[in-house]
Amino acid sequence: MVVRANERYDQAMLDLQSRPKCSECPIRHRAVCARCDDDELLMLEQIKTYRSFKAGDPMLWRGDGLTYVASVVSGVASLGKTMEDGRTQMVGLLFPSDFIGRPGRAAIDFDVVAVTDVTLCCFQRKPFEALIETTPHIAQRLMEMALDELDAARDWMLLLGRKTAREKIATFIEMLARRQQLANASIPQQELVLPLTRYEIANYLGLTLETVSRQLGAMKKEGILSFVDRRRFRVADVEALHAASGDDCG
Amino acid sequence: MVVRANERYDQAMLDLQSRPKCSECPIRHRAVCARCDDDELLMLEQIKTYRSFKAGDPMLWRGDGLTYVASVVSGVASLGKTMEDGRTQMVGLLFPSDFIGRPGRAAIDFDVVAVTDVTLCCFQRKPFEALIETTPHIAQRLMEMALDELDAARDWMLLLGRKTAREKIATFIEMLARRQQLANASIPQQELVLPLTRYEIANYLGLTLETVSRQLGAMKKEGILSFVDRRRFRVADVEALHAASGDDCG
DNA sequence: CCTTTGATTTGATCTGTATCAACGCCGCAG
DNA sequence: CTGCGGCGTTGATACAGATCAAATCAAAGG
Repeated sequence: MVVRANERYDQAMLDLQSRPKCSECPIRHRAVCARCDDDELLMLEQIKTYRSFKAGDPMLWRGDGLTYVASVVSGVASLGKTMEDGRTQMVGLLFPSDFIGRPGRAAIDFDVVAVTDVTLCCFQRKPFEALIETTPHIAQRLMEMALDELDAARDWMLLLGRKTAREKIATFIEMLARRQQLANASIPQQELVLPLTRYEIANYLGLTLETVSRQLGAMKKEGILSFVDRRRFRVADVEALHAASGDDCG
Repeated sequence: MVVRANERYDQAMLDLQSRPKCSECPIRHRAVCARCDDDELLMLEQIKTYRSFKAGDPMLWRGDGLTYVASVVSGVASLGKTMEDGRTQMVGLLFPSDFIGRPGRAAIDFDVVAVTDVTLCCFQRKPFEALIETTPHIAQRLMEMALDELDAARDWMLLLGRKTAREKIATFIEMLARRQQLANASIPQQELVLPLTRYEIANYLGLTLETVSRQLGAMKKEGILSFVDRRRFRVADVEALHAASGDDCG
């Protein structure tokens, strides 16, 4: 699953020490701890543990008791729902800094799966909930993140309910670019990576993998995207991509 | 818009007094104030005002500055998104006790429209936000409601992305029954009301009004639903309805 | 009672995407 | 090098639901 040797090495290091300093954490200023001051960070450091998963590993199953909540430190995870007959729909993608779990609830109503290799910063649920009570900075940030996710979910409802296959793909690529530029320093015209297989993209967009393949092919032929290989590509025509997304403004 | 004379009368009374007692409020135990004790309720009472809208009235437009946040006391409101070319998708339905607005944000990213006649219990945004800081009961309840909405949004993503027209309709009816039985005392086999037109239902389910009409017609013919008139109906076969929804378990 | 108007139903087509079916590419194990 | 298995592409066909077009119904006003 597209992981280079040095990344594997970093991974191993993280696992070994298992509890790196919060102050040096790459998601320090975007995660649930974003608003914490140094004292509060120390409290969090007491109850955190790093945990890592390989690409494809299931992380949590629907209905599981949640013993911990967590922030994604690196990698990408998916939230998915499955119907009895096997149809599935991805209902969210988690990038670094995103949060897993719900204070006050012991279970979740979807499956969480590692899409790439993933490292989590886990907090035991009970102590974390106690910390929320006494630390408004965490509670506030959590609320803010929940509301952001709600906005994102609603944008996705518009996509799923009304957009054409082409618009879905274009919107997806734009979202991906936004998230990946957030993670790295924002280099324009940067090379982007599809962390998902065609099947997973289809699953996220409410399409089939064949349709995804055809639409990506079409955009390549039109010169909107240029592929280095099947996973790595560049947005050659930002304007055209945006026009194809069906979204207004900018 | 299907409102009987006595309801209009109640409405007028509410408008006149404009600030009824919280302790007698029909949504007292389900709304954002659910966990408040008597003292906290008094604080809320200070900053609240009732406000009513007629069916079809726009309540808030996308990007509007929010001067207030509110609970729905009676009636049904919709959250909708619109694309440049006019395609629209409903991204939420608000029933009594549901909350409008986001503490910490001055704007919302969708339109809110009264579907039936609606009465809101409005709080000025600034004082309400101040109250949140000092009243954990409100902040906690708000968080809980946001997370519930997030769960509902994700269920709807599965519906929009993967369910057939028939499954969508069945799921919608089940949801409606659940919400309406919550509001009134739970009388089984109760007569239910479609608060939405065929067009609005279609808009909510990512379908067209013709498809909605055909599917409702089919379920009537199959004896799953029996209609009194175009808006009022009864679920004649709860089992069959559930089987048609595509959802698992009991 | 008649007219108007908007909501709903019903019917006839059209089309975007799913579905079914092969085939190609590429990394990996033997 | 070779065969194998997982992805990805490409083509042919089918179909659910959209679209276009009337016809029907029902409440509201004159």
